[in-house]
Amino acid sequence: MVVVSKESEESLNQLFRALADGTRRSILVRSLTETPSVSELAARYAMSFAAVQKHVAVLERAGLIQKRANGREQLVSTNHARLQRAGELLEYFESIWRQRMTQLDDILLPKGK
Amino acid sequence: MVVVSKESEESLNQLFRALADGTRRSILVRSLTETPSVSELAARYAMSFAAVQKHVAVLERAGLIQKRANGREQLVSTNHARLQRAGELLEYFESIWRQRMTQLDDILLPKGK
DNA sequence: ACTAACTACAACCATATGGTTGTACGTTAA
DNA sequence: TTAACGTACAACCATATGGTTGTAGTTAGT
Repeated sequence: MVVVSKESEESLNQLFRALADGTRRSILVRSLTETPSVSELAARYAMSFAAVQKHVAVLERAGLIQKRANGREQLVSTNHARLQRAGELLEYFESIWRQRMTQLDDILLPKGK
Repeated sequence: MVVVSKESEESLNQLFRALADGTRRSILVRSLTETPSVSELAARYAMSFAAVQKHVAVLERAGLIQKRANGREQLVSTNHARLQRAGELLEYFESIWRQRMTQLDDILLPKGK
């Protein structure tokens, strides 16, 4: 069962918005297989450290990643559950779509009654 | 098999960006089960017709919906394939995650060798 | 104790976004 | 044919976004 629940619209907005940027998707993917520090991440992109730091902050606010202090470094890892949440909402849309298809089937291919 | 392909980053940005707004998600869901005109949609939201029209345009640019002229009306319907595309990318992320988990399993629970 | 590395954050800028109102134009109905 | 309807689009506004540079605080290494 797909739960739509009381999750705030704003929370979903942030979730999808965070995914709507190539640099952030790249950071997210990297953090799926590694646990890079912010500066290790920054070294990979052709932009300032501060810019990457902002992208990380957007992902963090969206709940897609979390940071863990390790000495002077901040290690970035993904929040898998949160990533799944985006997928669940899309699955919910899918289910609405399928329901419609089923209804059309009922009209075109009546079985009961 | 999840296809990442040559789809432009910008195209994916538009796709997720379009989903990052409550009004647009609502329009999308409505257009999954109905084929409303733009003005029918506009009547449902507490904003101007032009504002709704803009949201529809964003969804259309993202490829999530299409409009079909019917006399003076523009009927809106969803592009299911495009919606699936968003889900596929998330599944791709999932697969990377699972791969990592498998690798961890290999380390923690070696079977071969 | 110093210095370099890593991070945080403020200030600033250009552009994008989400909303508004107003105008114009094709289509339908009386 | 005229009036109302549905749409398109321009102009405008406030705020958000994505980037920059600069300053400052911690932590690590020598």
